[in-house]
Amino acid sequence: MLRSDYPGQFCSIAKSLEVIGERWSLLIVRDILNGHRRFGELQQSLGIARNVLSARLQRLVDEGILERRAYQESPPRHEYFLTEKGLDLWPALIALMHWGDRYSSGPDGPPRLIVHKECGGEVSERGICERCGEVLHARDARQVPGPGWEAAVGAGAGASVSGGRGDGEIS
Amino acid sequence: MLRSDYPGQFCSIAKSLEVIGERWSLLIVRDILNGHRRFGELQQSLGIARNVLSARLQRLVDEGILERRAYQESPPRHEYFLTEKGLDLWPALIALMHWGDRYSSGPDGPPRLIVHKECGGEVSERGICERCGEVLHARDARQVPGPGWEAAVGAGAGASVSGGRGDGEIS
DNA sequence: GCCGTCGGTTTCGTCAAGCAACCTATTGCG
DNA sequence: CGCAATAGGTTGCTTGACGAAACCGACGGC
Repeated sequence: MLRSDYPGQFCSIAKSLEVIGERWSLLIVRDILNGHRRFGELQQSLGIARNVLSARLQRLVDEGILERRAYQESPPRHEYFLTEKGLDLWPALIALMHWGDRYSSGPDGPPRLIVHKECGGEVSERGICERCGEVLHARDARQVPGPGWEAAVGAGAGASVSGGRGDGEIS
Repeated sequence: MLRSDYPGQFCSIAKSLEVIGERWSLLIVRDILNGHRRFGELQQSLGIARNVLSARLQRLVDEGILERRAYQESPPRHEYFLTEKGLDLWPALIALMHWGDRYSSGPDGPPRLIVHKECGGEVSERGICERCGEVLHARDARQVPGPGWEAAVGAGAGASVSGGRGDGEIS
């Protein structure tokens, strides 16, 4: 996006979009949710230009959506974690994912599923476990390959389904 | 946004964002959900450039999110309505709105509330009526001014809270 | 005839997105 | 030591979407 504000708008949707409506922002949040934490991992997974990734990470840190933690000094190296504010984007991501599943996924079904960590039930569009009925949050769920995954892997698309480390562990 | 695709992404979130991640797209959907149906209404409510609005409407129609219906001939005049696909974006919009409410609204509270048409209960972040517990869809809810509304109206921001006609009637 | 309205399309300048190349500091290897 | 690789950026350049404003074509009212 160019300017990131929607002047004259008095609406929380517009406010949200000022922050996370920029191209790539939500995908970065998604990737960090999936366990990617380092610059290089994100860059490779997303296929985003490095300067743009740098700018987006900076913006997301400034907005309090990400936290930047050093994991070593000299040379300084950092990892990016979601704050509570960032984790709270999870319901919106789930809703968008299900919408994409419904209208854009092929005949094989959705490429990825979200399941409740505790009971293994699928998570609905509303972020509710379809097995146990619990209203879930980001930390309660993880991602697994869906029925449409293998078909697309054959076509050579995408990155690994779960993060670089222990699949989708948060924070 | 520049290019509207995220090459190499194999993820329904990315797919969704290719369609509705463009600047203004979700706000147009929101406005139509609120009862704005005509070009001029949308343009005035959003403060968007006319050429951009024209292009976005065209795109949303092409994607099957909006439907363009003539309401008179000579001169041809149209109204834009949400299709089922468009209405299904409602949970995502609700989630984004609540996120914005939580983190961007002032001390007075959210500017707008979503209520269940049938029982008048407030609608939660997950699109569930907090009074009767029903899982709602776009047609089951409408928008009303929230506690933060008057404070901001005093500051002279924004357009009317409900659409030009019978507040937020869908389709 | 003239003005205003509605729903656009065209033109044009600006500024951000995208790409590639470069930079800094450190580690590993011979 | 010299050379390469890795991680995490920064800098410059090109392109193209966005925004503002002008234009347009068909009406309606006066």
